[in-house]
Amino acid sequence: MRAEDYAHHLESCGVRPTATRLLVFRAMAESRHAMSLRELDERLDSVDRSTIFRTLALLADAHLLHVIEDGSGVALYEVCDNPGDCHPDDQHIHFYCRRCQRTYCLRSIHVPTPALPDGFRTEGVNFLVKGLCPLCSEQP
Amino acid sequence: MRAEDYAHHLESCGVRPTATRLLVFRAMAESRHAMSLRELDERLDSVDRSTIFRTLALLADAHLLHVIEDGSGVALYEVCDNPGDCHPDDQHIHFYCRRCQRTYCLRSIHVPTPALPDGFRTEGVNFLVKGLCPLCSEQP
DNA sequence: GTTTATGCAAATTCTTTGCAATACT
DNA sequence: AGTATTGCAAAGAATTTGCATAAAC
Repeated sequence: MRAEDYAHHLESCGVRPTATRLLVFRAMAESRHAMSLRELDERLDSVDRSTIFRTLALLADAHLLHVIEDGSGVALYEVCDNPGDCHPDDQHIHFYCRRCQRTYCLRSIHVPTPALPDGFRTEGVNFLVKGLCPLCSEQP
Repeated sequence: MRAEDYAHHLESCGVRPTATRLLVFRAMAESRHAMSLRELDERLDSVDRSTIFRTLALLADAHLLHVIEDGSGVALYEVCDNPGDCHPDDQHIHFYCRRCQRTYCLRSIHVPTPALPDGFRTEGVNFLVKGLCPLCSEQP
C-alpha cells in the first residue's frame, strides 16, 4: 500500500488521518507480527506512548485493528485483513509459546465460527493456542 | 462434592491440601462463573491476596484450574472439569459482553481443536467470543 | 474561534516478589 | 531441625486519565 493510500484507508473508516495516526497505522501495517503498545512505543520515537495508546483504541473502535491477547497479560494489536468487516472467519489463530514467550500468527488457520445460544451477538473472536513452538519443542 | 473430597482431589494432583488451599479451591469450585484474583480476594477475607495469587498459580500448574482471559486485561480462573487431563476438547468457549463486562461460560460449546503446523505442541487453548449478551442486546 | 489531537506527568490497577513469621512433617 | 506455606509490605509493569499546549478545521 502506498503512503497516501493509508490516509484514504483511515478516512473510509471515519478516522481523521493525522500525521501521528498515519505513523502508527503504517508501523502496524508494515509489521509482520502483532505488536504490543510497548513495542510500538519503542519503534516510534516521535510519538508519546499515551498518544499511541489512544490511537490504538481509536483504530480498534473503527475496526481498522483488532486486539488479541496472548496470555502474557499484555494486549497485542494487529491490522484487520478486511477492515470494517472483521468477521470471525477472517481471523486467524494465534499461538503463544510458553518458553520463548513469542506469539505466532498462524495465518493459514482460520478461526471457526461456533453457533452461540440465542441472544448472543458475536462481534469478535480471540482464539489462542498455548504450548511449545517448533524451535522450543526441539530443545530439552 | 463433600468437604473432605476436596482434599483428596488436591492430593491426587500432587498438591498438599492445606486449609488455605482448600478454602481457595472450594470457593472456585462452588462458584458458577470464572473468577478473578480480585473477586476471590474479596470473598475470602481470611486469606491474603498474595497467597491467593500463589495458590492459583499452583493449582493451575497442577491442572486443577485453568486460566482464561476475557479481554478486560485481568485473568480469570476456573476449575477444570477433567482435572489433570485438560484437553482442548474438554474446554468450553467463553463469551465476554462488552457492555455489562460479564464473562459467560458457554459450557455447551466445546473448543474445536485445530490441526497446527508441524512442530507446534498444543498444551492449552483459550477461545473467547466478544460481543453483546442476550440481556444487553435487548436494550437500546 | 471552536473543536480535536497530542505530550507530559501522574494516578490507577493488577501482578509479582522479598522477607520474616508461622505451620507442618 | 528442616522444609513448605503464609502474611505483610512493597516493587514492577502495564493501562488509563487530567490537564495544558498545539494543531486542525
